Amino acid sequence: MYRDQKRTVVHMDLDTFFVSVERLRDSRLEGKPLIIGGTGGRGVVSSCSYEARKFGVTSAMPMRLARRICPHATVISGDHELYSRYSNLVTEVIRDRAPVFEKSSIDEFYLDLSGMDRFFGAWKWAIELRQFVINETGLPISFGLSINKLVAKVATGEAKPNGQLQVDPGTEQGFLAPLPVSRIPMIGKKTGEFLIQMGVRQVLTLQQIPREMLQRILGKPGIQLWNRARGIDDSPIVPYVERKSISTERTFAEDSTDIVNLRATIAGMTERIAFKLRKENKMTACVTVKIRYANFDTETRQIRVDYTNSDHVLIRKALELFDALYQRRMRLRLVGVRFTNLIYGSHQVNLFEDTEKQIRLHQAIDNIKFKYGAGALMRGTSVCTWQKPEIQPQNYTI
DNA sequence: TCTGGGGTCCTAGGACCC
DNA sequence: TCTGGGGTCCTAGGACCC
Repeated sequence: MYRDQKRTVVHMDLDTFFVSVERLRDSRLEGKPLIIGGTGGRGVVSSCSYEARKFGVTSAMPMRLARRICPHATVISGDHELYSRYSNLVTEVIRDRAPVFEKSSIDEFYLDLSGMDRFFGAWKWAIELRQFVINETGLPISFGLSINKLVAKVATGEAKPNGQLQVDPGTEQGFLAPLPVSRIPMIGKKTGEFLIQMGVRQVLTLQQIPREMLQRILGKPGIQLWNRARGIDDSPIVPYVERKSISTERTFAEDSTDIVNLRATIAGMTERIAFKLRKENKMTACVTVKIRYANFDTETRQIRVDYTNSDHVLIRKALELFDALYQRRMRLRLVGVRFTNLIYGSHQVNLFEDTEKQIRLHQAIDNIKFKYGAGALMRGTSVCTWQKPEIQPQNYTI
């Protein structure tokens, strides 16, 4: 493709995805305020219906607050496996028809239609694809069409719910101008508040700030912002995104200082994601442990390791990191474990540490986990004595 | 209103090497 | 003996996204 040739990009986004799936499962939920998210005392909203939004409910809002301002809403904790299955269904419909596409999240896709005639090709084609998705999955979906990913995504946002919108080439800046700055991807809470403090609410105002000034105030991201305000974006559609990390975290119902149980939790979490690693045929070279104190102070510690996916190495490293991290004798509200620097590969037999018997034992355990799920077998050290029976692993220990 | 869990990307400083 | 400069790797923290 020539550098100066305009591209044609479509962004597609399933409308209130989790909510829509729940409504397929139970049509009585249609037309009613519905909130999906953590139902424990410390949960937050992960998705909510437009009926709930009318009352001020937004995603990432503490569930407690959401319930207060919308007390008649139906609240459910959600089923991520089901959502993944529907997401895959939509992906298949798109894969069957689109030449090049990127799946950028569980409910979002970018399609590169460069080369197709924009009006009587791409636009019509995208409308048909959208109808295919709706017909074959029953899920509402919206799309935006433009010359790049940025403007296409903003256009989708304006097309929602259940709509479609094209931004004619050359009109990007004018399209963005009347919108609030928060519509621009990369302007989150912090940047948004900062801009408002500067008196910048509308993209138009942002467009009027000289490039040099934005750079002086915000550094490198300032230049990004200047470009985005004008609808400039040359990021490519990336066909396949390799996973870069595997992680898990857990916020306790009550803050804890119980070292024995904290360590057992870390060990159990490490074991769970190490299994995931092996299931995907991968190894990690970096382990990170995260803790969050009751006052929300958050600390992490990471360490390089030789590529491995074996439980005993990773658990040992994770516990060492935790011991080094947890110095203030203050209550903890969260612990987390993450693996990064992933590569494909399977366990290299360590002749000095692994006896043949041990290796066979590990393989036997994984076979059981593959068959019956990761919770079927846990090490004795990973089973927390204080877990409630209903969330306890299925009571087999070795 | 006290703030989930899974991710990605960026930055800054220090160590280390040549 | 008061101290270069570039490159690269590693660690910790933070912003952002869905």
